[in-house]
Amino acid sequence: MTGTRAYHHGDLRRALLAAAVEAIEEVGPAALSLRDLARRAGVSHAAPAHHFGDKAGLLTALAAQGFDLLAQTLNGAGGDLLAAGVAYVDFAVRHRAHFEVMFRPELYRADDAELVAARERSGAALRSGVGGLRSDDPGADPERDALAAWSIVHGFATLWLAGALPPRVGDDPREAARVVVSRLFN
Amino acid sequence: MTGTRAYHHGDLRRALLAAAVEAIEEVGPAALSLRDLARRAGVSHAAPAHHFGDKAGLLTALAAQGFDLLAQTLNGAGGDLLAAGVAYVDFAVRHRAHFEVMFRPELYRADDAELVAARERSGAALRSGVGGLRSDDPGADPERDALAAWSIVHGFATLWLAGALPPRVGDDPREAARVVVSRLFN
DNA sequence: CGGGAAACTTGTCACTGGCAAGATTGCCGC
DNA sequence: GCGGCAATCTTGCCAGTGACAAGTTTCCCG
Repeated sequence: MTGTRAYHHGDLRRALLAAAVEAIEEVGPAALSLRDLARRAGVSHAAPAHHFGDKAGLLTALAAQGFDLLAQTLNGAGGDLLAAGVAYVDFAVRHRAHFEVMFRPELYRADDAELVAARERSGAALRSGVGGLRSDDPGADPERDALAAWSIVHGFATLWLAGALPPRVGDDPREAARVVVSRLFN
Repeated sequence: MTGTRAYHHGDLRRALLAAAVEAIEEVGPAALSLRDLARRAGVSHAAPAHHFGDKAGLLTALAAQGFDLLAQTLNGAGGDLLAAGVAYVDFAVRHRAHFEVMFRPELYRADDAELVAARERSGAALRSGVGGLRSDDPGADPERDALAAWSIVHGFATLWLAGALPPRVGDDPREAARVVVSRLFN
């Protein structure tokens, strides 16, 4: 699906998504303008509508791409839960634009088929990462552990991106995330 | 400060902030329209500018109000860290509009004096809540514990608001938060 | 009661998203 | 090779928005 080959512009769909990433990193998803994306890509103001229908369509595609990237990232992090957690935070920082759109479902069509599939892939990757948790404890609750792990990495990533963390946390998100997440497995 | 007494409209500044809360809960902060707020309050489209200057000014006031509310909420939760964590999540759910704006600094003026003061108040409340953590452990790291606690409650709240959590978590955010947060103090 | 300031209105402009209609280009079958 | 067709993109338009300027109403204080 979505395989759009070269045509007039070259690869406008891809170019628009790339421009969207750039623009969102500069001004945030709220201030995103389709016309600005068109200008960045050197096409007319109505060109984006042809590929994505409307703004929500473009952000839907961006979110789907993001969930896909996240799934790949988590799968590539190995079975170690700590490594997966650090990879999650690292993904949020390195793909800030994608991450910010992904978890703001009011911006896109959350029931889009392609997006649902990609989200399911990243959900599976997340669960498989948590599945590697030691479960020999008598009072272990895998469901609770999974939610706790997801919450702590997601919260840390969100606070980092919002610039809400105190300066003394440092400027290396991977190292800072490793310290905080490891608290979960003292 | 900010004490605007009754005048023509009655209390337009307050009415506009209340309308903003309502509108954000309906359509999210990105789709917020000053003109829509003016219509809701029954005033002309330029009236909001007089009280807040521009859109960022209004959201700055809303964020400051939110940090103030959060500080009160946390201070009212008692010294128990678990109770404070549950209160944090409960605040996010009950004051969704405030919460969503507070942690999106690109929407407002993060260096506004009143806002900085309110944020500092909520930061102090947060730290005092974490201060109640047992520190008799030899390897205890209060800074790390504070970050971990903040991250897990913030992440859980954010995921809850985004509708990203699986249905089996239930529909009671307080109870669900209690289960997840307690994982930090096994 | 007079005058000045605060609160609000009216009018305007540039910009945006979305739609409709048209122009251009690539491509496929014959 | 070429006729036609569909995909791609452009031009033109409209309503809605944020911001600003200028004017009007209302309040308040001496």
